[in-house]
Amino acid sequence: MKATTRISKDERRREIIEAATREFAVGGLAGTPVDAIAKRVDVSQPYLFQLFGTKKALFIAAVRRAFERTVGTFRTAAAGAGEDAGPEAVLMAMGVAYHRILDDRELLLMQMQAYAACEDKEIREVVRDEMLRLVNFVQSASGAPEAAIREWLAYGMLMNVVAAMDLTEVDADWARMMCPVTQVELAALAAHAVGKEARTK
Amino acid sequence: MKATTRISKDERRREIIEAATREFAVGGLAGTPVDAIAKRVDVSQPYLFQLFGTKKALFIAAVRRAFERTVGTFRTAAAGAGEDAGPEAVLMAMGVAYHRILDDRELLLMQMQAYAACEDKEIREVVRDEMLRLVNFVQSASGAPEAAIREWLAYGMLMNVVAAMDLTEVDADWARMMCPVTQVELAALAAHAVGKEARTK
DNA sequence: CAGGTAACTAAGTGATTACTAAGTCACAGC
DNA sequence: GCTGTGACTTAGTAATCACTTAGTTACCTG
Repeated sequence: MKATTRISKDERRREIIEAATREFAVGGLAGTPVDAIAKRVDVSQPYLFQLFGTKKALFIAAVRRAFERTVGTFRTAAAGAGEDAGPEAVLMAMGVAYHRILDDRELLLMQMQAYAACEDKEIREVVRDEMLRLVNFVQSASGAPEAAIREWLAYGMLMNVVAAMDLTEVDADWARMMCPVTQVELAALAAHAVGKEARTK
Repeated sequence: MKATTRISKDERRREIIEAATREFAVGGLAGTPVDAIAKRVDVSQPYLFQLFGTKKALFIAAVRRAFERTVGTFRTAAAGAGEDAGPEAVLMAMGVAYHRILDDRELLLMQMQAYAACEDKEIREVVRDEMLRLVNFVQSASGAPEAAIREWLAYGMLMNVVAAMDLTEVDADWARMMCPVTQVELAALAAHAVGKEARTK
């Protein structure tokens, strides 16, 4: 006796993937019971299996979605940087955008869980595939040289770990030191805020 | 009817932690049955519980050991760089040492699993504690400024992800691009190899 | 309003698994 | 050779969980 209204298979699938992301992000593949996801969407658990087949397939769908959303964030950030922005400026804009996701850690944690589950061949191949897409986009959007891209990626991975450890909640020098917000990035953040404020007025 | 010879509690504990690391590194906390670890040491599974109390406690012990071994690697690398080496040289030596662990991915994967399990408060606190130790050591051993340390850490995290995805097995440009071995580091590796060769002759 | 279709569920099932209770067995010291 | 201590095991147990079978119910179409 569920209070849910009936919706199309595809829409329900989307709902479920969203709920799955929330659960998998904190529990990981093995640590999350399918029931928990079903309860979140207020749908019976066998229906999930009807829609996705296996738990792993659902996890993979969530991984793909997380990477897509990440790239989407980068895309809008790159677009916001302007057409004539230099490589560094584009990377910076995307970095700042990524940093802003730290608040809602879901996306970053889901990525960590994806990496952690990579010992499974099928998952590993999906993660590699999505990473390839991500790298390709960042390369073509920024036009930056390999070394710059690599460094940028490295900071991204650092931010994932910072999100996992929830370091923004730690009040200590070493914790603040690890958060990859440079003075320049802070300036960019401020500039963005100012611009937004100006626009809304 | 186990073929094991009896050894002291402490020594058995060490054996178990080592086996646990191997298993947890690929399966994670939730994905690894305690039985698998017990079988590896050829000891009955209840004995693990007698020695560690809970599965999580064993996991935490494995996490601590992994970080200790990592710092140990850095320590010997820093020592090998010489007393009068500059900050950059020390960081470089430690980075190269870390890179060499990529072959036996166990240590790197264990770290990923530790980060992935951070949603558990108890584990999170242990990981933060060990990270603090690591950062402290790197700071005091290298004397490098915060920005340099942060960048160095970022590359370390990138290497963890590279290890998780097993990118050294991928024959593609983007995969090679992501491996944080710069030309300079390669030179250092070569120099090390040459030095070693000279020493053994 | 008949009836088909598509969304969705109730009620299992067997396998796994963290953890326990109650021992047994080897060996050291006397 | 007895006895105590400490390493280690056998044999559970209760709970969880991925996944299935066999439906039922809502809604749309004609």
